[in-house]
Amino acid sequence: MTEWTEFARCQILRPHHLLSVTPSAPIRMSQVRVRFAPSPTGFFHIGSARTALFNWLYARHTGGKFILRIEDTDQARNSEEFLRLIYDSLTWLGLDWDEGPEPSGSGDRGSCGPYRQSQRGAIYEEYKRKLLDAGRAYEKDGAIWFRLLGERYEAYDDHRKKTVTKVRNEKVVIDDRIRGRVERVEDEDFVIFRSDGNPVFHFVNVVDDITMQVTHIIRGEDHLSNTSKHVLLYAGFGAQPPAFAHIPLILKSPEMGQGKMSKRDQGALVEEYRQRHFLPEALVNYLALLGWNPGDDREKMPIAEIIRLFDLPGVNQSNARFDAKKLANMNMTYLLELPPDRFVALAQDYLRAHPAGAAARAQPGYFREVMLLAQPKIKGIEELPAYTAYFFTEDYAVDAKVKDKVMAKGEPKARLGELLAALPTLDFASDAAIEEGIKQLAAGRGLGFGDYQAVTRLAVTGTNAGPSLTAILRVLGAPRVQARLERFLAGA
RNA sequence: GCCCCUAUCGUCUAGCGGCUAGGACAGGAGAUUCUCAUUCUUCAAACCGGGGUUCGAUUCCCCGUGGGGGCACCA
Repeated sequence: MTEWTEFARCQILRPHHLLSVTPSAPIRMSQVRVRFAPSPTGFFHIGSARTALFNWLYARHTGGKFILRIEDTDQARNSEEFLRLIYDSLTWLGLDWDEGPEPSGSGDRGSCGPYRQSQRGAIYEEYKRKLLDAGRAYEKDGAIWFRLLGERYEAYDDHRKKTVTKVRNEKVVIDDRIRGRVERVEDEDFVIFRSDGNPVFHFVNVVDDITMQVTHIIRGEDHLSNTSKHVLLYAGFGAQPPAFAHIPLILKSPEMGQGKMSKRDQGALVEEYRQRHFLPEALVNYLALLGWNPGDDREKMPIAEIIRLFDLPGVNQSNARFDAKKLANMNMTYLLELPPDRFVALAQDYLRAHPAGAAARAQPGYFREVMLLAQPKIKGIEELPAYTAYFFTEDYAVDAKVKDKVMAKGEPKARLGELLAALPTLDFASDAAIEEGIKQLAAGRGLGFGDYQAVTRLAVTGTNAGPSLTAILRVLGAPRVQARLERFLAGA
């Protein structure tokens, strides 16, 4: 019996954990199992989100399992807050995991747990033992090193400025599903347990992927150089390595500078989009297009379609630059198509989180009407407060520039006076009725609707941009319109 | 310094030996709607360089160059 088949079920491997979890059906060897393995040491990065997304898409495309593993071995930098953020961000994006910790903190889902590395110490000890017993690891300076096979020699390392022991070693061949055949020489023993007793990333990563039966490792290209170490570790354990797929990195946009996107870059954090009330489906759609395409010209696609079309060979090999404008455009197109109920709920949520005076306290029916007037006009939710301010207060600002421009043309004050006088006879029942009324008023003087439009809009909204004037008048209602016109005329 | 990956409009990309090199975002100019936004039309915009292979290279190979990543008792 090889090690590999021994690992066929996590239950066999780790019988003592069977006590705390419900045994699941045996894992079919043919089933795709992918994992996303973030460490809770910082905010949730857009690059991490895309790595999670590609893994999730592949799992959903193949009918496999998406595993969430928390790499929290760095006690110094871990925080429960960041862990929470991982759960919340994935959930917000709609990337549900089949196995992994329960966000509630009440145990795990899946039978290959625990899924937090901080709880897997016993497993790492067990695997360290295997290597030690097999002579593939040794102790030096209090740390445990993985032993490479081959002839040793001394060499000066120019980067580290010291002499190191090298090993003459065969090239490690990585058959990458995205990059093809990649060869790399690993020619130094490396630490797998630090002298403080803690295992290092390479070790826990491989042990976890073996014990969690991961079949495909989809991760950022920054890990490509690590992969030779990982392949060697797999061999050291007598395990067959999974398929690797290294996806391109997300780089800063040209305005942001050079290099890969870092957490300090504007727009790099998923949290930011959540706070700005971007639509998660828009962000997901945009992210999917960064490094992948469906093979034709389509860009806006429902998630089911992305799942259907997504596959590893379709992933690009070169890095992609982040484009905030394209994301914003994607978000707008999703916003325009959002069902009214969802838009109103989103608006409510946003205005509650971003105090906008009376808007949050408005009557639900009135609030809804105003928001639905704004929906087809705005490019992002954050425009909402300014765009709808005058609906919720009589103390709205008047744009001086717009005023200068509008008042300079024709006889705006006369038009306003005429409209004010006609107001009592104007039918506010519908947009069409209001339009008809103003047109009649205009026609009587040989004028058109346009002669009243700009100045009336200025008077009742203080600006020149907004929903159709007739809709504004109708929603505001005759009394408020009258008050605003009177006040404006008095001030002008 | 060494190792690995990579290279089509400003950006995301299509192209898988023969194309007027296509689409999208952003930008310019128009049109439409009562303003604005949307929408529509339209313009400008790219095969990094040099060698090969081939009847023919954006496409295949090599070398440069550019870009990116990695070289820890970080993950």
